[in-house]
Amino acid sequence: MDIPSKYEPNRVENQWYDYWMQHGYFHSQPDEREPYTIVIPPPNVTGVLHMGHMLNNTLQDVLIRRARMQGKNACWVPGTDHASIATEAKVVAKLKEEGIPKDSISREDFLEHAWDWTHKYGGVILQQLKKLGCSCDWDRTKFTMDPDMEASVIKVFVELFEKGQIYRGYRMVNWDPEARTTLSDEEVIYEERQGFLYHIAYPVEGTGETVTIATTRPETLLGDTAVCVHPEDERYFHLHGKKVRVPICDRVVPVIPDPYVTMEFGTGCLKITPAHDINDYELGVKHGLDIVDIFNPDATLNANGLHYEGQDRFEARKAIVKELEEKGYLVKKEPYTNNVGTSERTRAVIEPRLSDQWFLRMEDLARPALEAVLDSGEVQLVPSKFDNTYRHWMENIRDWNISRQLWWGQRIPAYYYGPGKDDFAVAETAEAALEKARAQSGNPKLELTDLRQDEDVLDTWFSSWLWPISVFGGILDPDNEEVKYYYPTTDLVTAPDILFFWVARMIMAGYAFRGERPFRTVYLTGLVRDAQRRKMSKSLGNSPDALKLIETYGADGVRVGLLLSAAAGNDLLFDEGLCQQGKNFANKIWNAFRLVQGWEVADIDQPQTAALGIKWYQNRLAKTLVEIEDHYTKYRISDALMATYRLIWDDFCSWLLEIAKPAYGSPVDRKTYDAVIGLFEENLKLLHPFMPFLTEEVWQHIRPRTPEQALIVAPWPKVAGYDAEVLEGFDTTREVVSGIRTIRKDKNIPFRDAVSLSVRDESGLDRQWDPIISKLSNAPEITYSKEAPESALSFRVGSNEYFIPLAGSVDLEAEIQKLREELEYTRGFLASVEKKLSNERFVNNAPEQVVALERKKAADAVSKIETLEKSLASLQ
RNA sequence: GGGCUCUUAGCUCAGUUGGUUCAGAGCACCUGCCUUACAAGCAGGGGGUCGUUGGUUCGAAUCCAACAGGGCCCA
Repeated sequence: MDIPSKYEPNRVENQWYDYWMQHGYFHSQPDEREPYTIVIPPPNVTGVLHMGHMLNNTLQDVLIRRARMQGKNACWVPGTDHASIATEAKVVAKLKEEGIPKDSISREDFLEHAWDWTHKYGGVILQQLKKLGCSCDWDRTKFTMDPDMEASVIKVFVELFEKGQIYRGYRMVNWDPEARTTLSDEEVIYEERQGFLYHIAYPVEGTGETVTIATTRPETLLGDTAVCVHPEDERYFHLHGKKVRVPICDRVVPVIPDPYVTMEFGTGCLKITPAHDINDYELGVKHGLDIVDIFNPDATLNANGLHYEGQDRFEARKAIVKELEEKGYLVKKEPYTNNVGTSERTRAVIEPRLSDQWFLRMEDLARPALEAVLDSGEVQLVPSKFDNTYRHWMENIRDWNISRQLWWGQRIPAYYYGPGKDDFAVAETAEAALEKARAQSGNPKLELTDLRQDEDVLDTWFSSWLWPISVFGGILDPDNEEVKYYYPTTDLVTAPDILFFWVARMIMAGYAFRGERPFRTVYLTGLVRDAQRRKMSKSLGNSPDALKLIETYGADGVRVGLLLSAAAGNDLLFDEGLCQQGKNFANKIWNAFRLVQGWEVADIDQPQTAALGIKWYQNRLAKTLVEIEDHYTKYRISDALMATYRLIWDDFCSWLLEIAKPAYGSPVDRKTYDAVIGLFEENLKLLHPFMPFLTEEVWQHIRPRTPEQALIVAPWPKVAGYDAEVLEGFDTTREVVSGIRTIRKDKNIPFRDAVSLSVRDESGLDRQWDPIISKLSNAPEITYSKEAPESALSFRVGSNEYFIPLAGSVDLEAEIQKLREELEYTRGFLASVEKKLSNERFVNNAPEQVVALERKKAADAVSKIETLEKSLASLQ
């Protein structure tokens, strides 16, 4: 046999991937079959594969491969998104390294650099997915900045604007001073930071006294336009209607009463800085306060910062505290932990900032999306525990800030023609905007050169929320054949941390632009964590190199390793040992194949053992298939894998192959050989979605196949009935074999020494299984007798007793002890069952089946007790 | 601070509308085996008061309440 004894994944994986690609199995086009569609959650175009992607995409590949084998028209659309902030940050950093500051080059030049970067690093991640075995339809690969995708985004923006759902507003936004852009609420991460609570005295005008406020941000006092106290706070009654002077800038501001203030917190007196705090801003609007903005876009102080102009906010804080101290305004400073918003992308501390931004009204969009998940169930979240999280977010939804002060992305199609804030027209092209502008302004002499396009781009999620529609051209051409066929898609697999960013918004877009759900089921995976439960991240350096893992364990090994502990929605503690387990499993199957492949086949009679073993395994397979189908239906992919794993390793390899194996040096009969090969093939089919490479390799080794006969398109096994009696008979057989093995082990009897087995049959055993017992336990003779043999070791299966006579080596006392223990346990068990049965309320209230079951338990226990008593009596 | 969720073997997790000999699986662990597919293997074995305390029920890992301790989301 020239097949190596170890499976070598690296040798075959590329070869089979090429084969699959060559024959176009991954490609889908509309036909009369039922479609099964998945759109990939588009990774960042310049990203690299990490563990989360591997898990996520392995799950998608499992689903898509199974669907393909089920004869559905399986279509998995791959692609990437442009990741506005992340990519722009990378390009800015690269330019900086080359000594080119971003503000020294034009928008056009910058975009050229960004495209260069995208072309250089873009799509690496898609190549990595191929290594993992992902069977995406690569002909359909999409990028959110492709011309048609971009056109879809712009079209949607214009439509929503015309419907009045997009508006421009001067609002407090989350400003990332490092990226110099606004962020949506979802992109802000709150972190506990150790800081100080500063107590600062503000002189009250016209009196000699001061009032003390407490703040964590003393530098913002330069922007203060009021001081606020609780209207019912007796301590401050005398201040109502008074004015105070803000230290350093000497601005005179009013004292306003408002119940917003928490009397117990700090001094009960709050400084109000409408330009730099969302709550202060709202108070400012309510009380008609002035707004004094003290920051530049990079969070250095502007001219309102007086002599601190140009200083960074944190340096200015120190300096201002020092000045306050020197001038006697600082009353005290106490340590204080506060929650600070930071940028998800740059980690910079968010600065609340007032600016003009574009917003999308969410209320109308959210309603159908909420109903789809929580009422009609048209979209199902798996696991359903996410329903509540989803509800909470959707019911408290706020308008979506969709503009970003960046260059990399779709530029907002708003064209300004005049100095006023509302002097703009929104249209898909500049030409169209010009017409509108002429009409709006009443000035027919406007020319293209008079128009200035808005400088901002759209949030990346404003592209991704259209993804399930736009990848099929459904925005630009809503009636095209593709979108009609593939939309709504079937399953979406993604991580729960983008449930709001992306999933919820896709559901909204689905109903808004197609009047239909975008997908049927959302499978939310867990987050991949390391053994210490830390989230895997680049900064921690605790994420293993994906490609190196594949090299070490094989793609199949890694896939199995990831899936083994990946119950939906549960975080997965990644452990390389699991990949090793996957690799071992691959090797196990490989060796099972080597065994069968190495058999010499002859036209001889089929032994009874083999016939029976095969009959059992057929039933076993049928039953397991039912379980597997159930697991898939419930998206319990790791359970489906485990059921397959045990079927193949335990039932097929450890039992069936041992039963069917011919004696050493002897050939196998053709009937057995053909049946075992056939069953092996069924196993490979079930395993293919999990371990595509290994299974295809073995499949093609078994016999030559045409491209139509490749495993990747082989028909998925059909669920069939099974004979429970056969399975029960084998279970008993298995227990008997184990019993004999245990005795052999206890008494150090090697397998090559035959033993004889004597059975006291109390239940009317089906003796057809005896040859299998004989073969697997080297007990050539099985005799039946009502009497226990002299000097024998025994064990019991059900109410039957099995003896292995062993002259001389039997420890009588130990045997008696063992029997007594079993007897005691069984009596106790019987007592508990009888107690139940003698309880009238149980008999009357419990379902008939349950009562019948208890009766059977009692009867079985009684007969077992009889057997045990008889044996004890014969020994004593 | 508000909402949600979880706690079962050394680890990671199953356990369906309360009812099989229900206390499970995989891994890890222990013991014995180089048995002619596989030592990346085979065979056998130990291990849990189901977080705690009460309650409902004929019956609770499962339902309810309180408490203790994790986690997630939001502010």
